[in-house]
Amino acid sequence: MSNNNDIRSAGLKVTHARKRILEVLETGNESHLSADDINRILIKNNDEVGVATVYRVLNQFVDAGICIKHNFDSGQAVFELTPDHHHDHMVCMKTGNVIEFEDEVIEKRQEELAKKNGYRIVDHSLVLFVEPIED
Amino acid sequence: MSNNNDIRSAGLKVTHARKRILEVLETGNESHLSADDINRILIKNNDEVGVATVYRVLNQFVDAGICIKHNFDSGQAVFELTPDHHHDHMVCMKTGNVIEFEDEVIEKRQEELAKKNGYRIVDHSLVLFVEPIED
DNA sequence: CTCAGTGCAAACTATTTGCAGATTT
DNA sequence: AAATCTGCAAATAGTTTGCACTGAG
Repeated sequence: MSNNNDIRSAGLKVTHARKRILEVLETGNESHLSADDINRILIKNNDEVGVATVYRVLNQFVDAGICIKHNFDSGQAVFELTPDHHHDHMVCMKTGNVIEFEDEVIEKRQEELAKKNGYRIVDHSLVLFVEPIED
Repeated sequence: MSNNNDIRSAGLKVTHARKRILEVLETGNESHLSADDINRILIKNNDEVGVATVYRVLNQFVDAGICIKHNFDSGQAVFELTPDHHHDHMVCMKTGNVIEFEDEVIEKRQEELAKKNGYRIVDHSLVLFVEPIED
């Protein structure tokens, strides 16, 4: 029931819709889901709550820090549970596969570059669009 | 008249709309413009061509490699002339200011990470969302 | 019981497309 | 003249919002 605590401690009521959406985020094999993906999964599970609610809840989750939102590229935003440690993404253009990675060197370098310009990093987004080497 | 050649060599006819849009991209003090920004500027210049045309032409320019499109963040995509050498972006959350930067170390690191995973980088996007240090 | 949450449908924003008339080559 | 291009308005995709009803605390 750790889920429910996450929801509760965000000052949100523990409702059916929120529990189910959080479950989908926790359970899926694919950890980067669009609002529509989530809606579709809920329908398949006979737990439909409507797109409006999915969007509303996801945004509340983002505000609460429960999940984060990525605007990788084309069209839809995707959401993932806030990871324990930060990571970046590689998106395969062939398969759509998303690979997570982290790299100390890049992270540190970014901080330095921001500071050099008089800024502090609030957030950042690094996405590599890649293709399998053999093509 | 190098503009016109850019357009022509992309296999596109050199039309009023295309010339004006290319001019705006070349001239503006702000080099990262949304379709709407461009439309607004064209209206101000009494060169309105309509949003549909702006979008269509921008997409053709992107396909032709004349400009590139960024999905920085919220809402609208922004376009800039294809730069001579690649660079990444820092977006100030306070002022909306866009700072360009480049860093060899990060670039090299990205290649290595992709290769390590069996991929080749087709493209990448690195955006730092920053705030001025004093707040 | 009260206030937050839901779900529908309608609204909105960014972008694309069909089509008839205008332009470029 | 032929083929491409334009610009309007209508269509589409993704997301948000108003509102009357429902459900959590």
